[in-house]
Amino acid sequence: MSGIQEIAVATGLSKSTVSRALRDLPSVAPATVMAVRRMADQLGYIPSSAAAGLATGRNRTVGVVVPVIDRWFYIRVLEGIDAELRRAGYDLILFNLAGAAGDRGRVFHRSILRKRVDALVLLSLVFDEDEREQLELTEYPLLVIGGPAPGIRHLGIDDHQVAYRATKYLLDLGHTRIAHIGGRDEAGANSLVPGERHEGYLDALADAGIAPVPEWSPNGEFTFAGGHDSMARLLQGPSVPTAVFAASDEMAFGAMVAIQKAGLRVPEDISVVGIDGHAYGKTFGLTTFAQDPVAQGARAARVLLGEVAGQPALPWFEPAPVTFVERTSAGPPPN
Amino acid sequence: MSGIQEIAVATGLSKSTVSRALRDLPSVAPATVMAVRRMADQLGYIPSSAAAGLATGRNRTVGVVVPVIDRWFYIRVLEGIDAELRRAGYDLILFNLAGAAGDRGRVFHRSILRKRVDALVLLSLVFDEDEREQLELTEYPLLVIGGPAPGIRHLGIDDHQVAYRATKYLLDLGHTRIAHIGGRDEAGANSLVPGERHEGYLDALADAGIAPVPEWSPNGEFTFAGGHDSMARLLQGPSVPTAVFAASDEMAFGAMVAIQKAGLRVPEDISVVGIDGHAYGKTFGLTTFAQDPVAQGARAARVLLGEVAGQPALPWFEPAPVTFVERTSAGPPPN
DNA sequence: ATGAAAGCGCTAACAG
DNA sequence: CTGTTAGCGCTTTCAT
Repeated sequence: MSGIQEIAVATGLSKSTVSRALRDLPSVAPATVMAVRRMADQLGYIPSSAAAGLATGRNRTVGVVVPVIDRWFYIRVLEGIDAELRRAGYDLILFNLAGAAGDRGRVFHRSILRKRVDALVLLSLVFDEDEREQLELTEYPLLVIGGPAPGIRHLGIDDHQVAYRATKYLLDLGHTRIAHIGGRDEAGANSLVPGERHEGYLDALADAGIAPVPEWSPNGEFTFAGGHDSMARLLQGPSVPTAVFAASDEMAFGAMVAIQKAGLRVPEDISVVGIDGHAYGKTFGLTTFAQDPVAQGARAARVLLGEVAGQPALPWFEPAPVTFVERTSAGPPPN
Repeated sequence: MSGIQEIAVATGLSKSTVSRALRDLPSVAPATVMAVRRMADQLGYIPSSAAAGLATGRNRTVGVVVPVIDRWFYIRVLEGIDAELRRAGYDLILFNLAGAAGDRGRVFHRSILRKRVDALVLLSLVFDEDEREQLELTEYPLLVIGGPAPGIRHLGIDDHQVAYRATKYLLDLGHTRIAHIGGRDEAGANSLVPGERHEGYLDALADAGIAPVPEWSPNGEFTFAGGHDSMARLLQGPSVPTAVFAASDEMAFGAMVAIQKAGLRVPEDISVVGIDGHAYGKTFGLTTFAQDPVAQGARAARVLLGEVAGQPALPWFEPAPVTFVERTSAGPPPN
C-alpha cells in the first residue's frame, strides 16, 4: 500500500538509500536509482507529503490570501503564482477571506498561520496592528501583491502614477470635465489601491488647474455593475462629464454599457479609459493602462521560492510595469 | 518554539491530555482545557499540520482541479467549495491544469495524486482511461462538478435539458432562424458540456421540424471574445438568424456587444439567451437560464467532507436546479 | 555508495 | 479524567 519501506525490502536496499534515490540526491549509484525508480512505480508508490513535511519542516506549499476571488486581477495573479509553483513542484493553498463570512480573524489564526505553508502571498490586503504582528511572528517569507501595505513589502504597479497618467491623457486630449469612477474599501480587501488611484486623478486635475467636482467621484465598487450604475447616475446629473477615468477595466466596461444605453457614443460623446488590461478590453475597444498580473504573480512566486530555498530576502520591489494600450474609447471632447 | 510538548511540561500535564484539550475532545476537565488553552497561546503555539496528518492519515485538505481558472463558472464553484471547507476547518489546494503548460500528466501524477488531499473535486473534466484508472486507485472520495464525466459521479445541471429549454423558449417566441454559439473542447477541459448543450439545441430544433443551418453553430470557445467574434461572423453571413442561443452567458454578452456594434438592437432585431446566471447579466439585460455554481460547490464540499468523515458514498447526484431568468434580451422575431 | 538509528510533532490505543 | 507507549513515513546525521 504505502511506504518507502516496501521499496526498501523489495529492492534489498535500506530506507535511506531509497529515500535518496527517490529524490535523486548525489551519491547514489545510477543503477540503484534505476532499480528504486522501477520498483517504486511498480508498487504504485505514493509519497506522503505529511511525513516528508514533518521530517523536513517544509511543506512544499505556499498560501495565497485573497479578499474576494471573483475579480479579474486576483484570478490572473493566481494563475501566475500557480504556474510558477507548479513548475517547482509546490502546491497552492487558497484562502478566500470573503468566503469566511466575515470571520476574517478565524481564517487568519486557524488557517493561514498554521504551519502548513512555506510562504505566503497576500493580495491587495491591508492589515491592522494585530494582524501584522501575527504575520511578523510567522517565520516564513511573505509579500503583498496589489496595493501598498504598510509594514509589508509589496509588489505591484505605481497606482498613483498610473492614475495620474490616465487622467493626464484625458486632459491632453482636451477634456476638462473628467469624472473618476473608483472604489472605497473593497469588500474586506481593506486596500489602499482605490485611494491611491483617486489621489492620482486629483493630482493630475490639480496640476492642470482644474477643480474637481465632488459628485464626479462615485464609488463603482470595482465591479462591472458598480461601474455601470455609477455612470448611469453621472449621466443624470445636472452637468455631465465629457470623459471618465475608471480605476479598473471592469468598471470602465460597465460605464461604456451605461453610456451606450443612454443613447450616447463612446468616444464621440464621452471618452472612457481604464486601468488593468482586462481580456474584454479588446472587444470593448477600451483604451487602458495595462498591467501584467500573471507576471506579477509569477515574480512573487519566484522570489518566495528563492527565499524558502535560503536566498536572502528582497527588501522591496521596484514598481511593476504598466503598458499604455490605446484603443478607441477615448478621443477629444465633443464640439 | 513549537510543540504540544512544551505546553505539556509548562502545565504539568501529559502530551495526550494537551492534545485532547486542544481538540476539545470529551473527557477532559473543563479546567484543564482552560489551562491548556491559555498556556497554548501564551506560548504562541502553532500546531503542525504535518505531524497531525502523519499521525491520522488525514490532511484536512481537499484538492480542486480546474482546467482553467479564468472562467466565471469555475470561480463561483471555487467560492462555494472554499466557504464550506473553511467552515469545516479544511484547506483547499488548487490545481490549475492550464498553468501546467500542457503538462497535464505531470500535474496529475506528481501533484494531484500525492497523498496530500483527503478528497478531490474535478471541474468539468473528462479523463482518459489511464487517468481514470489512476483516480480509481486513489483511496479518497472524489466527484466531478460541471459536466458529465464517464465513469465518475457528477454534480451539475442537466445540460441537454437546459439547452433544449433555451432553444424551445426562442422557438415559442416565434423564432425559426436560431443560431447556437457554443464551444468545442474547452482548453484542456476536455468536457462534454459543449456537446450536450449543442445536442439540446439540435433536438429542440428537430422537434419543431426545423432543419439546422450548419453555419449557425460557431465555436465561441466559451469566452466573451469568442462569443463576440462568432456573432460578428454570423452577422456577415448570407443569411442572418433572428435569435441566438449562447451556451454560456459570457458568450452571450460578447454576442450582444457584436450586435450592437453592427447597429442592430437586442431584442428588436436579434434575440439572445444564455446559460449561467453570470453577474453581468443584470446589467446587460440578458435573459438566461441560471444555475447556482456556488451552491453546487458547497454541496460537493459537504458531500465529500461527509464521506471523509465516514459516511457512505453517494453513488450519484440528482441534477442541480436551473432557474429561468427572463430579462430583456429576447423577444419575438422582427416583423 | 550504502546502512543504522534517531527523531520530526502529533494521535491513538490501552491502562489506570 | 489523565498518563504511557507506540508509532505515522520520511529525512538525516553518523558510520562504514
